[in-house]
Formats: sequence, structure tokens, C-alpha cells
Amino acid sequence: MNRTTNDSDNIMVSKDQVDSPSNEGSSGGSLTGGGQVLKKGPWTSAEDAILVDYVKKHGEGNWNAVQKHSGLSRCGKSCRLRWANHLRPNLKKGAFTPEEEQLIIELHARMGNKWARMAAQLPGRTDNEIKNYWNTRIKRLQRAGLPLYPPNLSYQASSENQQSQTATEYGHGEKRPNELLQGNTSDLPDVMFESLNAHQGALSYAPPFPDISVSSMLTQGFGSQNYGFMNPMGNRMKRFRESETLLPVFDGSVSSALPTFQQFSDEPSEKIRRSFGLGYPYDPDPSSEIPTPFGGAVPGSHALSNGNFSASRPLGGTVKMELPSLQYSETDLSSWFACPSPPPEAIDSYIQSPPATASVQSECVSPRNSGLLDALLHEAQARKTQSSEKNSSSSVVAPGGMAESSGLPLCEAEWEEYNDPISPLGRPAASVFNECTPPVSGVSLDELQPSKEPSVPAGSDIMLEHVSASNMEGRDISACPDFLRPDALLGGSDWLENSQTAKEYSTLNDAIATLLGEDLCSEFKDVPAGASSTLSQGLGLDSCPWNNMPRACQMS
DNA sequence: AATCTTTCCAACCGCTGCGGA
DNA sequence: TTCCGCAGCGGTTGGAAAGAT
Repeated sequence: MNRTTNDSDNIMVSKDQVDSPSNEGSSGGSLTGGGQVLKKGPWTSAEDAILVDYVKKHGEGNWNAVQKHSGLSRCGKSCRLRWANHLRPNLKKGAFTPEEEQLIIELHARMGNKWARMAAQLPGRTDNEIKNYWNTRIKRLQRAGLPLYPPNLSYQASSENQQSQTATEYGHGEKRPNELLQGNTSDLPDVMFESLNAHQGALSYAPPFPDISVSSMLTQGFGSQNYGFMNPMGNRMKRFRESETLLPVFDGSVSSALPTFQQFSDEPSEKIRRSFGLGYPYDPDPSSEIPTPFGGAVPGSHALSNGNFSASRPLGGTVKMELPSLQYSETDLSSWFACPSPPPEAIDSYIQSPPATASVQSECVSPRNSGLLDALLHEAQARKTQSSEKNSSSSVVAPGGMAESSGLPLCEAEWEEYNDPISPLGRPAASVFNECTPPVSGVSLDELQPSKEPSVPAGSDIMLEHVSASNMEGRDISACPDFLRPDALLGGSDWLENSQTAKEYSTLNDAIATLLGEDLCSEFKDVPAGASSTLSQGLGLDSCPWNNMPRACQMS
């Protein structure tokens, strides 16, 4: 399949050749200042020739002059784009090589949606190409309920590295990805991938995270109000930014806590796998004694771990995918970090998760063992299987695919055990994360002290406090509320009595309303009556501020 | 074979930053 | 200092091809 740009060009040209340049109106257009109609739509070969000729003579730049000097009825923007994406020399056509794909993933983890900058690292590739590739990729991953980044992700928290990277990758005046939205240039470490080199062919599904800096996890993953949740994409983030100030504690975590009602599509993983067509030297060794990374411990969290909604089932019809960079780390980390084989002290948490892992693992052996994405698909399959097993014992009915992630009943039942005066919403995501996520590489988050407070953005102190306070050891991971779902977010009324929490929650509610109102609430409203009632009773939704939302968002 | 769905990609649009007047 | 134009960037859209049913 792999249509190449050449193919497209040929097709386009053949089509356009019928559509003569004089037939400009067919593609629409706009008037220039001089009244000339600027053509839109696909470029013809004749136009290409004109543009190439012009650039040869005059060089790149001054694109608005192209129209004047060459008679080309295209706006400067269009000319620049055409040149940059198709006509300039040394453009590499065709599918991305595995190496390029790997690099893109790496770069995206570091840069976010900085396509142009990524393109600079990929000779012959255009930002548009990379962007399209990435968007396609995340669609696939989302559909499969998979995280966006491979597990063998590591953080390099050394200041040396920060400095060097800051110096080399982000020139003067440039902001690093995590700064781009927050305007906060704290000493956040860069996120680095360990190379997915061939020598990792034996890499199990439990890559160690020796380089994970606890402080970086705290400051980036949760503490940083933006690093963890920077959403390089548009609308929702824009809306979120508008309400950012209303979220003193949660920061971006709210967006991360957006529910995913259907995290696993029914799409056969093999189908997806085929569509990936990748061959990362990554082997989810089914024989390894590593529990299914998610093990049901944090059911429903994975799609959230993408930082995205399932694309296969848009919520409210208008939910757009949000391109995560690694800045989604709270969610991403929760998934990725859950992948590694837990340290001994964390085993309990895994043990207590549904025992589907072994069977799931065995059932979902990646036949190809061919790479990261295979592994991810493998994992998705495992989770899907596990999810269905859990459903058989769960009476909770949820809208859409909510029932697939049936973590809520457990959470409901055991939430009270926490006796945490801080509300689920009032509790920082870090705390939630800490409780829901097994320690990494033998380092429990509980052990992570806010030793780098200077680098912690304002408000993170609260988070850190909670992180310190919440001790996950020995707790049943499954008991942790699934804050990745709005019903869980709404859960628990006790903490609402805490005035401060209630206040925060009120503000938060406003923000959520802003964020989700049109998109999610209507969907959530569709919870079957019984389930809704159950949820409402169990979660104290009667007083749920969601009901203060616009009518469309109110739950029946 | 027909129809529907998904994937891919080129191109457009809006926004932002920068530099010059 | 402000305004304006330009270049560039990122998000989104629309249409064609490919694949699935």
C-alpha cells in the first residue's frame, strides 16, 4: 500500500492536467490585492515548473514575490509550502524507514509537536510528512489503546545534560518543549529515549529505568504543571490554558484525567500490527515473568496513559485527539512505568492485581517479536483479554467502553480505606499516580522526596506533600480510584466536605466544565439509568458539581 | 461488484514571532 | 513604540487510494 508522494503527485498531476490552470475557479481561490484570483488546491506540474524555475533564479524566500514575478496564481504561502514539501531538492520520498520512525518517536518525546524542528533532524523529510506520520501513528496507537512512547524511556536528569541539551537543541531564545506552554524555564530535565537499538533485541518487556530521576518524575511527571501535560495540540489545550489558573493543584492533570470510555477497540491486534509494519527490535518476551504491565492494576488508565482519548470512539463527537509529547508523563508514565518488572517491594501490588496476566501473556504472544509496536499491540491484546475477563465479573455498566475498564467497582469499594482527607480531585495527580503506580526500578515514589524544590513549579509543593504522604506500599493497586474517568473523579463525597477541597473542586469543576462540557458531559449523561444510579449513589453524585454544569452536562 | 471504512497525504487556515518602517 | 508585512509553524481538512465487508 505505502503510497508514495510520487504516486500522489502523479495522480495529482494527471488529475490536474485535466484541470487546466485556466480553470482556476474549480479549486476555489481568493483575490489578490490586484484582483487576480489566487488558485487553491492541488498544484499542476506546470505550476511546479514555474515555481522551480523561479526559485532557481531568485532563490528561496520572498515568496509573495513569486506571484508577481512569475505570474503564478498562488499565494506566497502556498508557494513556500509547495517548495518546501515537494519541490526542493534532496527531498526524501517514500515511507519512513524504521530508523526514521524511531528517531521521530525520540524527537517527539523530546520536542513535542515541533514538526519543523524534528524535520531538521531528519534530512530530506518535511515537517508536514512527519506531522502526518505522527498523527497517523497516534491514531493507530490510540485505537489500540496503547501509549505513545515505548517503555524504554529514560530520563536524563543530570544538569549537565540539561545544559548541553539546552545549548545544543534549543538555541538562544528558543524554548524547550516543556517551556513552550508554561513559560516556565525551570530546570526540567530532558526526556530521552534510550536508543532502540538492535542490541536491545533481547529487551524484555520490562526495561529498567535506571535513569529515571525521581525528582524529574515529580517535577515533570506531576509536579510540573505543564511538563506532564503539555498538550502540543490545539483546541482542548487552548481551552485548558484558558482555565489553567483555575486549577491550582491539578494543573494539567485534569486533562489527563479525562475519561476514556473505550480504550480498547475491537480491532484485532494483528490487524493493527500489520498496519504498523514496523520492526522495532523490541521483544515483549512472553516468557518473561513480568506481569502484564497494566495487570488490571490501574484499569482504564492506559488510554489515559496515552494522554488521549480513544480515537475509535470520539466522545461527544467532537473530542479531538491531543497530541501528547512526553509531557503527558503523568499518564504516560503511569503506563510506561507500570511496564517494568516491579521491584520486590512492589510485587505485592502486582500480585494483587487481577491474575490474568499470565494467561494473557501467553495468549498474546507476539508472533513476530519484531519490535516495540508489536509489543504494544501485544500489550493491548493482553489488556483487552483481561478487560473482558474482568467484565464477566463486573456488574458495572458504563457508557461506551467504560465497562471495559472495570476498575471502578474496586475503587469504589476500597476508596474509603484511604481515609485520605484530600479528595480525589483535591489530591494531586502525583499522589494518585503514586498510589496507582508501582515503584519504578526499585524506587518507590514514596521515597522520592521533593529534594529539588527549586525546580518545582509553584503549586507543586502541595503535590509533593501528597506524594510523600501517600504510601502505596502494601496497598492494593486495584483499590486506587480510577481518576482517569470522570465518574471516579466525581467519586467520594466525604472529601467534598473539606471546605478547601470543595473550593478547589468547585474551581476545578468550572475548569472541567470548560474543558469537557460540550465534549464529554453529554456522553457521560448517556450512562444507562441503572448504571448512572449506581454510580451516583456509590459516588455521591447527588452533590456532584458536575450537575452544576450546563444542562447538557448534567447527569440524569 | 458494490459499498463502506480506513488510511494517507497534500494543501489550506490561523496564529505567532520577527524585522523593518 | 506601534504598526504592518512576511515567513514559518502547527492544526485541520478534504479527497483519493486502499482495504474491508
